[in-house]
Amino acid sequence: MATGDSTRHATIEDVARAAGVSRAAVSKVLRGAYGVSPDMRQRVTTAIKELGYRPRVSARGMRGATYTLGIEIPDFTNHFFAQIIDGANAELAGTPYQLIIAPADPVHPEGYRAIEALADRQVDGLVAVSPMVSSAWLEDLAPRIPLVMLGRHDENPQRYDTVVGDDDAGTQLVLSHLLELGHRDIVHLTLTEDITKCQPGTPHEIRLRRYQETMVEAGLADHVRVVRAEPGRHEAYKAAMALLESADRPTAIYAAHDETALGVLHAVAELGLTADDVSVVGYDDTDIAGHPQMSLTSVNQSGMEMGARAIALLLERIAGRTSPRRLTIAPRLVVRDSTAPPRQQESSSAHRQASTD
Amino acid sequence: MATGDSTRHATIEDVARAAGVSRAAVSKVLRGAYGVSPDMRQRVTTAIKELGYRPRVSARGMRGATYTLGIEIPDFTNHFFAQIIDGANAELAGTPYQLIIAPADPVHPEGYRAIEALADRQVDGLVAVSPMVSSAWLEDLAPRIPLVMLGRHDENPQRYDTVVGDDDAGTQLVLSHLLELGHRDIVHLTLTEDITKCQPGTPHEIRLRRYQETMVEAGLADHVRVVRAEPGRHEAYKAAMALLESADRPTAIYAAHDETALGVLHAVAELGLTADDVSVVGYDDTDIAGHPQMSLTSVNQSGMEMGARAIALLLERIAGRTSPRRLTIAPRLVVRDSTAPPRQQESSSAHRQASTD
DNA sequence: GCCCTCTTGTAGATCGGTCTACATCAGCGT
DNA sequence: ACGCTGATGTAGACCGATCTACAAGAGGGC
Repeated sequence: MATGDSTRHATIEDVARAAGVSRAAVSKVLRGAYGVSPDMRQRVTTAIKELGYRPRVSARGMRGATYTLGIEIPDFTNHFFAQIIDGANAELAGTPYQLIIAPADPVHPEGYRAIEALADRQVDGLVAVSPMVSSAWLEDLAPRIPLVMLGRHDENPQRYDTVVGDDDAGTQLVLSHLLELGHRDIVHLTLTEDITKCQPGTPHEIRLRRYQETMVEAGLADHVRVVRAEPGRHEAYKAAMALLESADRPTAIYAAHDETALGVLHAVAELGLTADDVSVVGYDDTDIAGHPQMSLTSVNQSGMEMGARAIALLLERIAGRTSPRRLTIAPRLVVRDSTAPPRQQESSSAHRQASTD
Repeated sequence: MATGDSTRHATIEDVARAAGVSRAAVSKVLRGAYGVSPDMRQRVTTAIKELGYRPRVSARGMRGATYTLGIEIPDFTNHFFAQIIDGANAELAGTPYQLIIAPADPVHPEGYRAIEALADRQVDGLVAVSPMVSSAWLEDLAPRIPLVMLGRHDENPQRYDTVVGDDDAGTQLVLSHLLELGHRDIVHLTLTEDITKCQPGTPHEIRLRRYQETMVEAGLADHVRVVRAEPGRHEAYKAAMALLESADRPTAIYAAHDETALGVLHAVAELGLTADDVSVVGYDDTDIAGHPQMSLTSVNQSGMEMGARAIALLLERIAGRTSPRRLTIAPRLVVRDSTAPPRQQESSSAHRQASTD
């Protein structure tokens, strides 16, 4: 029946025959190579259009480039990563490159498998967001394929580039804000240890360390309090519920990122609490954070820009650069309604001044 | 210098030499083909591990399968699509297939380019969410590559499968709910015409038509009111602002999908209105809709399930099925706080009966 | 007229796998 | 002893591009 064998994919051979030239000639036209007369180009172009010919990337990949760049992303439900892809994709508009994205295996979320999958597919360059893979492994991979890593604070990567947010400065902004508001009982809600500790210098680990240091510097060493939760909004919600219903409820929670912060806000809302009871700060300034019904104070580090910059670096590498580069995106605290001065809780008489802003 | 030439990628030839067998033998082991003695398998496996050999997908693709499935997605910032990918990826866990995702070109969002890009890369199967490409074009593509389309209500696709939500029933649920609450001034906020009209039977077009029909059936023909906005939350917000500040503000807005609904809620909140002033309903039941601070009434059609089902159909096709199949996901209305009975309007030039049932 | 260069096009090797066809060999029934 | 069968392994064509090396012809300077 309709096996479609008649519609078999045209090859470069078919085009050559139709145009009355050699395969090599067609290849030249395709690649815009030197040594093509206007006449021949015309004939070949016509034949290509007539046959609906499209070169197969697999065949190209055997010798030349695939004109494909890959991005490995650990989690699609996190909007921050979606922004990164958006930025990358926008940067690629107008170039001959096509972006493909490989999601990390849900069973092995470290990212090795997805990165290898992209490398196996001969992408011309690779961007990855994988805090958990070892830098030695990356150094080993990099000579075979141009590589840009996002969010890795590796000491001195020799063969790959990095684009990072300044998690140190971002955390500083968060804590300055909370301390200025008058908070002392500030909890840091971060992710489970195996995620922050697998490799040194993950964004979450830096945020954690900086939180601890800043608290100590502010003379609040005895107020340092770290709570850990599995990834995901729901896990954050559960952890926050436990925290907020405990005897010594903190007045502020610095969440590892917006995903976590949204879980915290969920708990806050469900318990009928407000920002006057507990302030919440996130990280990433996901678009939903700016929604007036959410109004989450958060650190913006522009995922769009990170994605775009990563692609720019990658294109440089593909063009020949070999010296490693690091780009740091400056963070910016966006203050919204989820943070407020702590309620006066010492004396019962004093009510805090109604300070609306 | 460290050109990394020493770390050159090992080929099947290298493995064969190291194991003292032929290339064909190694290939057999790789594919788990028939005719391999335990002894040879052992030697080959050892050599593979020793050399860190990984087969190149490009080379495989020249003759055999690439073990790659592709998904084309128009927009990453929409969480519903992220859920689809998540579902697809989960379904693929444990199979030898790797999922890769191609985002639509921001300049040409119809999806032709991204779909072609995946086809060019010899994926073994393809899932796409492209309401705007022509079905004739898909029929032409399908014989060359197993194809499953999401959200297409095409009449009788011959060579590809479809997975759809029942947009008709979903819209029915929405309007029944609003009408039962006592609403009559129900506006439908949908997308610009070129998106809903490019191909007949897009989800948004069906939702629109069903809205119109149901209003007429309910005797509210003169209350039919359709507003259109460009895609994106911000455009929806602007349209909603104009609508809510107009003289005859509706009591309810049925938004084309959650992305739009969030823009509406933004406007509602910014104007200091509540669900008592204007009810809002979305579509997709994006995870943020369930957040207590958003609490958006929405139609759930489980993106996770759609993604998973699409992959399941695709695997069937790859296994040999050629008869087309259609799967319909039943929608489910999730009622939350964004909908409420309309406020009793005391006196207006428009005199209508307060029909509280 | 001769050599030299530049342009245009082609032949054929090559990339790294898969797959078909076939050779080899052991065991086995008659 | 003799084919027959089934298991195991190999040789070599093949997939569809790119890329190198080279041939043919056109013009140009002396």
